[in-house]
Amino acid sequence: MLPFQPITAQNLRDLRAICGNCSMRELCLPVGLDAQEVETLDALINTRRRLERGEALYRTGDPFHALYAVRRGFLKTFVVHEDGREQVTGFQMTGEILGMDAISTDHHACDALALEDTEVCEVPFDALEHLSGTLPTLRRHFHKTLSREIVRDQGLMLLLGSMRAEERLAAFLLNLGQRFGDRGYSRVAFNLRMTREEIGSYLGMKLETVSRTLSRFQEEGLIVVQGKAIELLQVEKLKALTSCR
Amino acid sequence: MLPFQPITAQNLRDLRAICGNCSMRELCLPVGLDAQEVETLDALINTRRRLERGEALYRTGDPFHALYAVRRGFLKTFVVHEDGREQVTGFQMTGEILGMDAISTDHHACDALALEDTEVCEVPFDALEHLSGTLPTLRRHFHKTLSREIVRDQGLMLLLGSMRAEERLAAFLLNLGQRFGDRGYSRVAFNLRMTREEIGSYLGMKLETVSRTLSRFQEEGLIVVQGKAIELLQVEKLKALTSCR
DNA sequence: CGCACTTTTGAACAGAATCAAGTTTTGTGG
DNA sequence: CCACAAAACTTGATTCTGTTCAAAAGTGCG
Repeated sequence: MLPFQPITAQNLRDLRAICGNCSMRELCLPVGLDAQEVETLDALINTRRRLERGEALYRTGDPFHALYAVRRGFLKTFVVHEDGREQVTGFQMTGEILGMDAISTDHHACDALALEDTEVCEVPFDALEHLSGTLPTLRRHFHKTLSREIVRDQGLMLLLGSMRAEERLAAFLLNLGQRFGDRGYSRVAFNLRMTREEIGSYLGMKLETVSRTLSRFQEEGLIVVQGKAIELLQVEKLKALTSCR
Repeated sequence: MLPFQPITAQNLRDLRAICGNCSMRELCLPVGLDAQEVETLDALINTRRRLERGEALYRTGDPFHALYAVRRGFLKTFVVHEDGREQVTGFQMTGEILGMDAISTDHHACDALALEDTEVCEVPFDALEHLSGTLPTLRRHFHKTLSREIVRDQGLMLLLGSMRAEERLAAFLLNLGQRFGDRGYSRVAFNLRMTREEIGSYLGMKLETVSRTLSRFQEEGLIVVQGKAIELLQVEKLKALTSCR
């Protein structure tokens, strides 16, 4: 008889962020898992890490050993150019995964920084990769997760390469709203966790342009801005902005 | 005794583009492969597809069933915005992989078009994914391949988001030269396979700006341009361009 | 409560887009 | 293989979007 570690609903939720809807049965019952693998599985979902606002989860060049699923909080990832210019490559919120860029070289290819107090679930990559050999459902989901990141990046390339400042910002606000909505918060009223400068870096524009464009959206009655607080008043018109022209 | 399909050096090279340096032994000898798996492996590397210049390998929305490794030729991938704007997301040459963005949704997320007569090796994804369960080396390499694509996209985001036209073009020429060099051709003299408009789309600028900037590089003695023929005269100065400012 | 950081807004400027015209290259069919 | 039409490229003039520089106002953290 194999040793058995009960998996709580909470743990399972974390695991699913990375592993997808592997069923309890698939994960817990002895579908070819030996004692060591069950232990591995346990380790896979039991390591947490807390970060204070401003603290780095990892830095460019750090050796890679784990992926991270955000449990709560908010982070940004960014690459730093040799001359110091910083390009934000993404903002991550609850349920999203960080670290996938590090698999290729075994070293992190960007910095990840907590924008507010944050807790992540640390998933040792060797264990995950090994386990994915045994569990086809997990493997499949993991591949989809990697692929989804590629698609996300392509969307950002489209935005950076062929949209104007106004369109980029509209797309950004709608995307944020969508993601807050997916997590059970309001789709149209939320607080930005990042500065105008970080938004600008992400969208390929200067902080002044971000500020001006937000002000213009407000004048036109599309949104209400009050510092970090944002309310989207006319979602349809914002959507039209991202596709018109 | 298992049925045995000899694997030629040529086939192995194709397979390695996707699967990495799995040894002959690992691939061909019965390391847990049953008859069906050997057949699968055979299919994995034996399907070719020829494309004429201008022909599509796949289109956005096509159902996903295979990845493609370029054997010879040159392709571009691009996403089309609702209003018709086109963003080139990459140029692929011999040995490079296409189709990884499709894994996430089982449908292709971009178009892939041959820019010259091209031959690709078609790798059925179900088979590859299944086989990756059995062969840890293959699995590892495949994950690295996916991750490398993410890193590549991030590099492009940096370029699109925080470089000026001149820097982008310099980076582009150096990158192309590097890749030709990796394939045994000259690193400093090559023919562009794509139009100024396609370069512009990739780099987030208009074709006129591409043309003007190339002309300026030539005036400054950095390169020689003659239509599609490019020669890089001062690689170091071009490199300096991409990091200065 | 005060200092540092962030944000807003204005004015001048610069880089790239747009519009336009002419030239070269390429591909096709005779 | 040549002629011709279409596509691709170059270059100039003008316009416009977004940057830069600057200063003041707001916000929040210790």
